Amino acid sequence: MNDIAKIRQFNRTVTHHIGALENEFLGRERSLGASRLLFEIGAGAEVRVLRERLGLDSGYVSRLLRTLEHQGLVQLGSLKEDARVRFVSLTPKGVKEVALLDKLSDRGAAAMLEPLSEKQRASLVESMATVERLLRASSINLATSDPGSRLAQQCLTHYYEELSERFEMAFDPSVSISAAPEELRPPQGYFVLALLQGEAVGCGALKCHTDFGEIKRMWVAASCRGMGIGRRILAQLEFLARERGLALLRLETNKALLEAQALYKSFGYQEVAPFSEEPYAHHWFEKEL
Amino acid sequence: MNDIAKIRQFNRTVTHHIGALENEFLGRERSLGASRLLFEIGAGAEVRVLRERLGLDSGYVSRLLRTLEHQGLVQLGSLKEDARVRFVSLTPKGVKEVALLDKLSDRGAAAMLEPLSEKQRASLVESMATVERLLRASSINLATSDPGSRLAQQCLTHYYEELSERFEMAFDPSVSISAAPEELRPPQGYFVLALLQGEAVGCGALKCHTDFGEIKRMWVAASCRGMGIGRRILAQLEFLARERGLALLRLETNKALLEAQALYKSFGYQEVAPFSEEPYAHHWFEKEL
DNA sequence: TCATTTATCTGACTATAGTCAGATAAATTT
DNA sequence: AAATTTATCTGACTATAGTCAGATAAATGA
Repeated sequence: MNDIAKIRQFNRTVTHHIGALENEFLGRERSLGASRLLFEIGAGAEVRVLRERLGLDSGYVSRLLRTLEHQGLVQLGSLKEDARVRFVSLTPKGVKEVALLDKLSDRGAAAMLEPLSEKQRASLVESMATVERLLRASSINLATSDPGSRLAQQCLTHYYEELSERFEMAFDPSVSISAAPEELRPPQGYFVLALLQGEAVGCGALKCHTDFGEIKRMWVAASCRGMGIGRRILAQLEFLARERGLALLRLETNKALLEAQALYKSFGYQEVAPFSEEPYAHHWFEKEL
Repeated sequence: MNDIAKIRQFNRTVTHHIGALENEFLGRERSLGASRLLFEIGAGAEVRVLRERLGLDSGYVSRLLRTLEHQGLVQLGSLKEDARVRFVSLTPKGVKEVALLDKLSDRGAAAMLEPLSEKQRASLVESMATVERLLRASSINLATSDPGSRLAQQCLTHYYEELSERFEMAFDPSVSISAAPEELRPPQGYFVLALLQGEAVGCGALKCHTDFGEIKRMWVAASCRGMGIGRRILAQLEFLARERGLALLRLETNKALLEAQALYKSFGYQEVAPFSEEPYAHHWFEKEL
């Protein structure tokens, strides 16, 4: 059996088993769709985020939420900052209901393990984790995005937060060499987002100068590291740079960002003498295209 | 994250991804249910088998099949041996359609691999195979069955066929020490079946004598070996023997059946001098309960 | 200010995926 | 031969899971 056939076999078996479990343990009173939505609300969420995450029609979500509201499980309100955006949160009754669903769902998962031996269980859980990570990785796609878009801004916020955490001092983008939205928008530059089911989980930017390009804002969400996303983003930025006819790429990085340095080295970047006054940089790299 | 949480995370991710793929690549013209049914027919099948395999309502299958018939994809007939049983097979047009679905499904599976690196692909396929095997194993359940039932007879037929293949000579149950249905039915004995989604994938029997029990007809389908099914069947037979108050279990086996011997030894059976005239046996085992 | 965009809601549909209670006919048991 | 069982079919439902075309109101941009 070749790989493709194995994957298809996997798909058949797994959907069958999980579907059976879900029907048995959830989907009792409420429809499966409503249960999933209830789960996804968690500590409260914007409706537009839920919609995107579950990939559902706006009208459909609206109706599902109203049903849940009538059952007294959720309450709907609007954001103060933007009254168009609806925000759902669980009522105390809803919290109790989610806890119950959680327990049932736990029982369903436990039923998968129950007939197996200790060794089989460990092997199952480990392989599941691998499959899950890789499926997530395979569903991530890259998109060139406007650096001012909501998703891009979210990414950059996370990026700055993380730099502040990992650097010895707080990170202040205004002190750092600039990479403002207008510099990362064609034709001055490019901003690449990595999207996982509508959520931004990584980014990277290329700032084009006349005779070289600068790689900026490389970031991957902690939950998605080790999936090769950084590699994909960097490859895409290099592709864009080549397309622009740039012959040289430069970047600078902080000593705390070891994974980033490993990535650059594996892509053939050579460490060079400092070529900028970037206050947060300890290492400077170059690569000829 | 504990094992249960990991399993739930897996379930969420995987159903989401596979569902998306199926919708994209199949379910185009035809409903997903009809596509699955079409797939399952393969080289032709009894309707009752399809129904059980897919876990569908009789009326529902009937209607789905009629739709496929109207589309000229399948033809329905009855078995000669039993005119109640309907038999579906694909028309030439149906064969072509299945081939097309196959291709689309292949493309869907390939789309999962496509964004991954070589290493990731190998790891994904391997882990998928493990998960699949173990999920199948975990959904197998044991049932005490009548040795004359259709499923039991199917098992025994496979068992005899396999013995004939693996022994140096053909296996003829009438020459072997008897284990006829009436001897394996309570109170004289027990017949245990391992069921995987309504299909029998293993069996084992206990023949009770006044002062000892005999383990007979231990068999596991080739497709399901290494899942611990033999262990589970043997454990169940030992449980039944203990419940009957039997203090000793005996069994004999052929030298070609190495896995079986390993199983018995791992359960604490000791090889003893021949205690029977079984012509197909080379090894005799005993265990005190 | 006016046009456009965004987020949501509503009403009117449709398709899918069933369920359930008989009816029917062949096979099997008594 | 009559009663029961088995495999299927049919008609009449129901629930789920959407889709799609506007309508509405807030926010944003020109």
